[in-house]
Parts: sequence; structure tokens; C-alpha cells
Amino acid sequence: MTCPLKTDPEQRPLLGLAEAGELAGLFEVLASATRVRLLHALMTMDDPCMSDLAAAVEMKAQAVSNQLRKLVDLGVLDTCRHGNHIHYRIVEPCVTNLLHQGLCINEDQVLRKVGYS
Amino acid sequence: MTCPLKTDPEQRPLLGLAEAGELAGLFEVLASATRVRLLHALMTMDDPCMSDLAAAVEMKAQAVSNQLRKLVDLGVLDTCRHGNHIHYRIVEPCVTNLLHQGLCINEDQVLRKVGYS
DNA sequence: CTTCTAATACACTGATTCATGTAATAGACA
DNA sequence: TGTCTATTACATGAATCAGTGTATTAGAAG
Repeated sequence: MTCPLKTDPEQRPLLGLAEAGELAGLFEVLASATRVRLLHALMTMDDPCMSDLAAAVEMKAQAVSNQLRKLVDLGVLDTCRHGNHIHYRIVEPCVTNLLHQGLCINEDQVLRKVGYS
Repeated sequence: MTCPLKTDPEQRPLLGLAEAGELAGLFEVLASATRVRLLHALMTMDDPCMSDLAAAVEMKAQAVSNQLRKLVDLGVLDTCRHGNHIHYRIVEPCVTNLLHQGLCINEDQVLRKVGYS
């Protein structure tokens, strides 16, 4: 969890559009309450399948499937079929780390505003 | 930058909608290439005003002002007027930490996909 | 083969976002 | 005061996103 940057962010040249876009894309994964809850559920539960996750977040199967599909496409999740059930797991440690960091921030200070709008 | 969570994320109950929303709102701040570049510029430059930032990211003043306004409303930035110029600075260390973390992730591994779409 | 269930694919809709253009505000300076 | 500059406010339009409903696929079980 420690993070020694080779280059001090204060000293490197300004972020280019491409690099900033990649970074923003990474954060975008966690910029949705539904995805945050799903990813947290994936960290918490033991080898859940789609319907487990849908039940956990109390949402319709299609909505959950939509989000899981996106996360798979982005390489964040991986799937594994067992009979009729498809199980998901996180394969991108970046996302876990960032979510962990976010939970940490949220733990000891209440954010001023709830939503970003 | 170290982050010892009091409660292990694997053991806490599932994130509620409100808490997940707050967390997602935090990540949303960094989920835009423009905002990432602006925040990085704010970390890099010395007491920049709006037009400095607009020049740095090569965007129109209005677009930059829109984003800065949002960041101010969210409590991420603070402003200080000096004559005709309005200067901005980051007052929310969470965001700096997260951006730092993101830069770190981006440094030693190329993300698979560029955008989230 | 038939039927049932789990999950996904697809089209659709309402909401949101971002940059733009125009107009208005705030201060500097003559 | 009048004017210039820097910045913001507001409305507009294109693009994107999230969730819903319907239809379809993949496998299990009779």
C-alpha cells in the first residue's frame, strides 16, 4: 500500500491528454455507487455469482450484469462458469487498492458533500 | 500515504447506498481527464490563476472555469482574489493523495484500456 | 427433445456531463 | 465616470451513462 513514486509529481511535466485520460478512466471505474458496492461485495463475499451480487446490492439482474460486463471488458473482473452460474472475481489489484484507499479516507473523515453534481 | 484501515474491508458489512455514494463522489472528482490535468497542474505550478491553468491545459477559459467551479463547490479547491486574477489552490488532501496513488499505479503498469466507455 | 433457470444482448429512455457561445460581473486604471 | 481585462453565469447541444423491459443464449435436469 505504500507508494513511492519514482518521479515527484510536483516536478514532472504536465500530464498529457492521453495519460490523464488513462488515469481518469481508472478512477471512472470507482465513480459510481453501484460499481463501488459491487466491487466491495466482490471483496467481501466468497466467490459470488451474478445473482448473489444482485441480491447483495438489491438490484435487478440486468442492471448488475450491465455493470459487471463493463468491469470485465475493462479487465477489472474475470469470470468463471460453474454450471448455470457465472462467478466473478477481481483480477485488477489497482482497483482493490484504490477502493481500499477510498474506504480509508471515508473512515476517518466525513466528506463535505455527498454527490458530485 | 500508508493507510491502516481500522476495519478490514473483507469483514465489514456491505457498503450502504449513502456511503458508497460518498465514495463514488470522491472518485468522480478524478474521473475526468480535464480535472485530472487541472489538479495535477495545481500540484505542479506555483499559485496559478485561472488563465494560467487554462493556458497550461490548453483549453478555453470557460471550460476551465466550469471545472474549477465544481471543484470549489465540492470543497476540493479554495480561491483567493488578487486584483483582477483569481488564484486557486487545493485544500482537500484526500484528492491529492488519490491522484498521487493513481500516478503511482499508472507509472509502473500500462492500463489495458484507455477510456471507460 | 423439452423445459426450466441463470445470465446476457439489445433497444430504449431519462438523466447527467462537458465544452461552447453569449452575456454579465468585479476590479484596475485612466 | 468610462473602459479594459479577467472571470464567471447561464443557456444550448452533443455525447454518454444507468437502469428497465423484452428477447435470446447457455447449460441443467427431467
